[in-house]
Amino acid sequence: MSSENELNPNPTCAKPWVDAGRKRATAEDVARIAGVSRTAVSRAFTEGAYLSLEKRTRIRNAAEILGYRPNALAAGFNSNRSNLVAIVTGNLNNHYDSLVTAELVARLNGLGKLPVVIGRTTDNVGDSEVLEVLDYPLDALVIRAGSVKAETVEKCLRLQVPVIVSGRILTVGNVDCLCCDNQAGMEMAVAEFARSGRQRIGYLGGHPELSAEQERSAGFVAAMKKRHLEPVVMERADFSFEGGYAAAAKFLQALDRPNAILCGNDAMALGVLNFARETLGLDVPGDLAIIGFDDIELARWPCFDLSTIRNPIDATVDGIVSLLESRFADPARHGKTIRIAPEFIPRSTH
Amino acid sequence: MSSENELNPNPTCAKPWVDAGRKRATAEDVARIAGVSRTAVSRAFTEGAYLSLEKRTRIRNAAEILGYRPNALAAGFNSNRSNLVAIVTGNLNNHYDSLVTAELVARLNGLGKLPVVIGRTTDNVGDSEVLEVLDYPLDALVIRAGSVKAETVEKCLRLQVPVIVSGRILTVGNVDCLCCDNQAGMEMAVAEFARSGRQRIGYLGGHPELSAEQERSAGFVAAMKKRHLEPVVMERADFSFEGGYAAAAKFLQALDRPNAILCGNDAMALGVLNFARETLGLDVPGDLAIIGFDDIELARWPCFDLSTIRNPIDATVDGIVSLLESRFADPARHGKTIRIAPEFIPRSTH
DNA sequence: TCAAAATAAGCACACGTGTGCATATAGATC
DNA sequence: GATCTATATGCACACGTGTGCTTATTTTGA
Repeated sequence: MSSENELNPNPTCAKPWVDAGRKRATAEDVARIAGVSRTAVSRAFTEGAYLSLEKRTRIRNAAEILGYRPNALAAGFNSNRSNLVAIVTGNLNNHYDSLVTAELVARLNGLGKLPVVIGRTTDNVGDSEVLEVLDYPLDALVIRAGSVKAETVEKCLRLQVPVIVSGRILTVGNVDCLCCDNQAGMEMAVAEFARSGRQRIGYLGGHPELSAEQERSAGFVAAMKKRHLEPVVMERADFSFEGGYAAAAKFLQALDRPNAILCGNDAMALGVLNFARETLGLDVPGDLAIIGFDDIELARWPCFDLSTIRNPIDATVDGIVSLLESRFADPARHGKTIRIAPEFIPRSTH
Repeated sequence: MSSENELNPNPTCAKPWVDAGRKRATAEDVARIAGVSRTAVSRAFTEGAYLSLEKRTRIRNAAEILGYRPNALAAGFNSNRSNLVAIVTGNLNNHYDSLVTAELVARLNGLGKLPVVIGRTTDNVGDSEVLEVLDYPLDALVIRAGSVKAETVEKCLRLQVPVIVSGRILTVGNVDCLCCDNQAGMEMAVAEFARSGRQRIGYLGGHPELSAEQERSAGFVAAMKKRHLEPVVMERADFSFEGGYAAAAKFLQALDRPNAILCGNDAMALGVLNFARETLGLDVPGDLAIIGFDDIELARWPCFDLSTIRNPIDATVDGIVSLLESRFADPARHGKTIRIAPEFIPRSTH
């Protein structure tokens, strides 16, 4: 780069037809070709600006020749809007988290925002990665990873970046929150087990540091207590199919096997279902009733047909988008909290 | 340590993020507080710049108080690097495409790039959405959607945006390409069917406009011809589980049922498997052998244990990243093409 | 003690765009 | 003809940063 400057000390006088391929064309280039001022070029791409038709077409032709498009980043530089919206995802190896992210990405695309995804396929995103993206002037930050610390969220707010936390309720600053009513969901599931007379009910949860898990396990315990029932199993896995499979290998081969198991998400429920049917040859739901959480696409597959608590993706993404839009409209408004209502989806495993 | 008001954040006291002046702190603000020039602030955050230790610590303290971080977008404005890398994904409802995108996102995060995802969960991304993101000065554009036109790719190149096409070979400009050797993969699968003496072999493909599908169906036809075999079934679906399930409902209930079916991807193969076993009660692989393509995670689940052709995600993402890095190092180099070698994964459905 | 070298710090520019303000031209109204 | 309005165009600034160039200060070397 320095050698380039030495060879060509006056870049503005460089032959544009020789090295025009080196850099993106600017409004200045178009102005030179079209024989107008740079301002006119800017106006040619601004709806409703005063510009004679003749000039406008001349400029647009020149722009077409040079392959010019206004640099949106430079434009947003003034208006203090980058259109960048960062999404800190949960584990992208998880079907549910992955699909929520995908839907949100699609919606943001439609809104003319650039969704910048921060995520992992192995574990959850660390706080340092969140801080790194804050070097950029984000229009907003959507946090779905349940592991991000409240302290990190405060740093975002200090940088004047609106934060929306999804999947957990956070009481920091003007943060918008959105979360499934996990407790209500677990209550529904336990009620179903109780209705069909299941007595030996167990629970298989996920990572205890994730707030969704904390709410769900607490909801399960509360629902059991309400009915004077004692959990037969309180196990933990990692929210994955393999984790559920491995956990089932333990608690389904114990002496006092549960006859109903409530899982913290569908992936683990499918792991349990698979081990119970294929490996142990159990009858589901005869010997063992299973209820999951989320209602991922796989739960609907005929080979599984898993009863579950739906954590509706469309309502979640709708909520996030509406929070975003109202935040853009009024950056100083108080933080809102939206609770998403879960729904029991009866299928054939309970 | 010297800042007495920030080290004691009392929640009931004045919250700095509320009244901190509506805008992100700039180097100018820090300079004013620290009593130095703006240049000094810039140097305080530049490794190896001449700056006395005393000033450096003073500036960093002031920055800490104001919650200042250098605006990476403004900085990149000069160096002509935005660190934005757009990823045009395939259908994000597809497990394979979704996971490739996720892995790529994770890798780009590690490289300090901002992955901007353009994608849908219903169909494939349209060309207009690709053109929209070109308003931004991208460091690179990774195209995985098989539906993007070559003409659109040319427009990217005119804007000096390096393009990497994954999943298809494109012979336009200095474009880097990366694609699984689909033909070799199909040859492996047909060879397996032939080895075990299957005679009535069928094929279930996906959207015919996707180039991956074109290569795979052509590969299948070529492999059959080579062995003087005539396909019993040539069907199409939409690369989804439901599509495979519905297609199986047709060709598995015909009079001359195939005894081996090769599918364009794993999702459809699982749909076929499910219909064959659950609905028709067929023995797989006794009555019907099934081989898929991709080797998604589900294929490994014990309840499926699907034989398939692995389209390795790690090698694919490694390849994309290496193409990206060498392109950053030498923007003018000729386009490269990388072929990813598939691998037959024998499991229990063939 | 003096020159040369090393360090420290600031001014001013470049990056690409939109837009407020001022100015110029043409047409219309009185 | 004079005044007013609508249209048309350009100048200059702001946005936030890194850095080349210049100048001031300190340290080193003989």
